Amino acid sequence: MLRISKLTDYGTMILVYLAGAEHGRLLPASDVAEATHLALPTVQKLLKILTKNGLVESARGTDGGYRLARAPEQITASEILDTLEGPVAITECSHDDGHCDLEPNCQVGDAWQKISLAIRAAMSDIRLCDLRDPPMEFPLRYTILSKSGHRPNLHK
Amino acid sequence: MLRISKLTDYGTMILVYLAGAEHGRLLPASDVAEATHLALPTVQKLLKILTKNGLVESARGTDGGYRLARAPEQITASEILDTLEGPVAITECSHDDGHCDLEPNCQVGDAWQKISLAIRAAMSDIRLCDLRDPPMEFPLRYTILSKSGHRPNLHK
DNA sequence: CTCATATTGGACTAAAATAGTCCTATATTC
DNA sequence: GAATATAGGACTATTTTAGTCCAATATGAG
Repeated sequence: MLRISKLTDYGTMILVYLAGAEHGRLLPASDVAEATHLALPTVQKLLKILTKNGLVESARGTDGGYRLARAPEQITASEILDTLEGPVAITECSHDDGHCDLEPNCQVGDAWQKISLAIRAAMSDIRLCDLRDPPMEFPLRYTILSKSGHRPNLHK
Repeated sequence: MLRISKLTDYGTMILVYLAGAEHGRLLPASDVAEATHLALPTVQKLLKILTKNGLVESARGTDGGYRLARAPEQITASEILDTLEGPVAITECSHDDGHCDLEPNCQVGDAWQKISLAIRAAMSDIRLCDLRDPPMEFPLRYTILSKSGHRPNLHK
């Protein structure tokens, strides 16, 4: 429970890195890969996801690249997790057609929903800027890990 | 994020069922499987895990079986999840030897730890007895699902 | 003491989710 | 039009999870 996937680790690394970049500056994926020591294809994939979900902005062409769509103070852990792991949703009905035979009696899910809301509230209080203090030095080493303790997907 | 595995679903079903059984009565795995409509081998596996982690007690031999080790009021969601999905631990160092090259500068994990604690606190407030209201009717249908919306592993 | 019942422990296979890579198309600047 | 970068998506490999099964141990009854 509550293990976060490697991709979420990496994605957070990337966001933290972007948060530390010069304001408004567009950074190409290759720069991000180099700075974070993640493999380029993985960084590209993640930046696409982050862009599509509105956490970062992109520009194509020469001098294109990526930057945060908002200030680090305005990006919450909850958003990051929603983007990288899908929305928090632990309660769902078990039938293909989406409704439960015993729906009227079916309140078991309520408690889980409460849990889910509490978790979400806690995560909404953590902002991206909270994740990058102290100010980073590079080469960045990252410490948030998935369950088994991964070795980061090192660049080269 | 925060999806719970099928086994956690099933395990919770089993606990809820045991919570509803006559106090002190030992129920064999086969009874539990029948009542929950889960496949017997899966129920056996889960009961072993639950026993090893102290949530249920067991007795062997004729008239043996399983029962809750404590009253449903004294079992928390947090314990259930720890047992079935492993401890909540989203922060860990990325090196094989367990320590971080930049350890002195490495405070990124602190924020995640805060998140983790908040989540844990929220889950400690939910008790097993909260998960079984209203009183169940059988055949039990279960509604807490993993991410993709599973179909329960039905017994025959 | 032997048979039937049940749990224990662990090995094993199958299925699903995740991670990671790569290719083609599109946009931008010079 | 050439060079640079992102966009979108297909695809493979790896890892994790789910599920099953078997041999060993313990208990109680006859």
